[in-house]
Amino acid sequence: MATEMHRARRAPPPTIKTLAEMTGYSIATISKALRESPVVAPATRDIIYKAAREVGYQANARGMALRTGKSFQAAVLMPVTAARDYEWDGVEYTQTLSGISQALDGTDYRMSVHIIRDAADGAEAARRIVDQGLADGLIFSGILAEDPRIDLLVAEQFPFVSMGRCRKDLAYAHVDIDNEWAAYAATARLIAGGHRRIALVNPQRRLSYALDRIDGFVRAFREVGLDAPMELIAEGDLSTHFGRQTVIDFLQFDDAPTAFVCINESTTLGVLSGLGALGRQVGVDVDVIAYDDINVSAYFTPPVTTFYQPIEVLGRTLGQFLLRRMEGEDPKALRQVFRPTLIARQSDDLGGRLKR
Amino acid sequence: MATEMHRARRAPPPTIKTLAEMTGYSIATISKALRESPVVAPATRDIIYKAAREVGYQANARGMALRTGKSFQAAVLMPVTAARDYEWDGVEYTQTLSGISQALDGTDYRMSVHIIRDAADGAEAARRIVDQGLADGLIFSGILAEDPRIDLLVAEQFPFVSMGRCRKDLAYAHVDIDNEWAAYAATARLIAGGHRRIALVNPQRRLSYALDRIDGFVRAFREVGLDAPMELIAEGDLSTHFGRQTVIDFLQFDDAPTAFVCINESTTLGVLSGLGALGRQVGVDVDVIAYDDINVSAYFTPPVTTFYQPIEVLGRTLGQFLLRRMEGEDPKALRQVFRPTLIARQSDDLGGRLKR
DNA sequence: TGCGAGAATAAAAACGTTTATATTTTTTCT
DNA sequence: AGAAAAAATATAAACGTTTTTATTCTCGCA
Repeated sequence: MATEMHRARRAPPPTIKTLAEMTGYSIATISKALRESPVVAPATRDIIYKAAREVGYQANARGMALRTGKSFQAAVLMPVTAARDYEWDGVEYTQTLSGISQALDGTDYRMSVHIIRDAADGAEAARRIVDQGLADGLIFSGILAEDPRIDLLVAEQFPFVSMGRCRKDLAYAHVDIDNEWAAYAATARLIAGGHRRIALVNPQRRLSYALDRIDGFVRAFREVGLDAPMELIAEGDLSTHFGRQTVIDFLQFDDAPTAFVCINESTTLGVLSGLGALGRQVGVDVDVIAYDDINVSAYFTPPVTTFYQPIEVLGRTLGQFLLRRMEGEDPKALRQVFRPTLIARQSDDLGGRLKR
Repeated sequence: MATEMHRARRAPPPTIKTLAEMTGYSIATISKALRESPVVAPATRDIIYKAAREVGYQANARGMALRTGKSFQAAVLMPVTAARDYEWDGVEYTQTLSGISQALDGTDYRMSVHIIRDAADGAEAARRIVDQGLADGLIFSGILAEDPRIDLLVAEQFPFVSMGRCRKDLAYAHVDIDNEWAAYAATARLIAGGHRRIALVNPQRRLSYALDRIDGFVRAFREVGLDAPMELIAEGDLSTHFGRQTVIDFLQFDDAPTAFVCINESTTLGVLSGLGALGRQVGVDVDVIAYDDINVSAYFTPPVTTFYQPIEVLGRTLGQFLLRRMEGEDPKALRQVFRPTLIARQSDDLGGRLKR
């Protein structure tokens, strides 16, 4: 008997049945009252609420889930590129998750995170989530120019919000950054500063926003009647190592670039690291413009000019849109493209030496 | 009728009942066969498995959850300090999550992430997870010297693994880094390099590992017969801003430190930023030793000496331990303390000028 | 041949909800 | 007052499992 003592099972949590016994109403009435159904009389509703509060009733998520077929989960696909061993990577995702979770706060939805290692993995995860009903809605990023996940989810009418847009003309909810504009503005600023040999450190072309950035890059040159130096577009993963290697490679050219436009904070750090290794000074030998979504560029030495868009805000919007989408709102109404703000921390004209 | 066309409901997924109809066995037998119960005849088990494969049967998680009372969720508390606006922070958590999810891969468990903003928030989240049965197991970090979550979960016998140890002597599963040793070794290295005024950039003292680090810091001095400069222990959040501000503050002292030992990569970046702003050069005016769990210090300019322990490995261990703990394994068997490796990227003796 | 034991399978209940349908109570109107 | 309509509540079934208990079948053996 002493052996049974030590695990003193806690009293089973109150169920709808407990409330039925307490109040004398049937479980159906209890359920309807708690769902705020208009068919139950206000007076009884009050009685039931009081009882619920008294015993600290919490609807059992498993029971609800089984009956309604919903999971009350908002799934997020979180990419972790296994690029090199434990590379600094995807660091902005904590902020994204934070934003999403803020939006979900106070609702019945929980956030479940599915780690994906590449695009194929992501497509498979989406498939599984839909087929097995693992979640009621889905958020994902790293959108490809032709993204099978978007095709799938649109076809299945599964609620989702993508961070980024694909190149197909489909009706789906999304949040994005105006990458075309950001690349355009960065490039144009450097051109105005006198630069002509400008490198674009870019992700792989199958990523939709890689194309957006190339578009902006090209437009900036075309607008002043020049051809964009397509050979200075580096393509790779978004790692620090890639940024560093790109600098080391490009600066060996005869006609080496005098400026770098970077995709994100980790490549920027790599670029700065590469420049440091080669003994080149930012603002003197080379100019660098970064894109940053977690406000870290201010701490680089020297601080670099940055296009900044706090990604937590995007995350929050993603979450809000997903909630509305799960309520059945038209995806066409759920689209937002953010234009980052320019934070000029350098003059980006190599101290005027390039200007004529 | 045309209006009904467009949403062509997909066929409902096969259930255990479908298999019963297909094979002629009862649902009870199907269930037992799929659970590999020894009471069902091997021949019928095979038939049932074949049928299951044929229709692509997937057990409905909601049904299982309701019946068994389990949620098949492994919850992770992810801290996001809302320190300053959108600060670079908690970036290592992506790697932690990646590691945990790797361990969970191939099991029935999914990972749900709960964002917490401070310690009180974390305690509340743990409470909710236990009370509402939101998960079958829990992983969390940011352990306080006296952590209410550990007390709670031990008392409730709820399976969990903590990243870090509290200061109470309780039996619980944990994974940790040997912070005492890391701080000791870093400090000792600097002392050996001739430094005497060494600053420790540390988190708040209520965090258990802050105390561990102070212990190590003090031990290094005591070992050579010196008193540790307690006034050079900075206490704050783990943000980049904090690192930068600490440098700016400390270097105004008459008896300013000649070296900094940093908690993590983001404070290190801040320290380097502060030094850059004051025009001090690492390795010449000041030495810096970092702690790094996402391998980013190699890219700082200049690269700094680092204690490195890839946090993804910790994450994987956390996940493995949690699985075993949820199986009922004794928590005393589930403890591991990692000792980071020293990566010496500088001589850390200010070019020998400090040595006598 | 028939009995009992053991093996294999089936039936039924349960987990906690929601919801369609049925029943009771109250209100309204003539 | 009584019938019809409306409002309020109750009953019962269902969601997909697992598990306890019951039933049937097979086989060895007297």
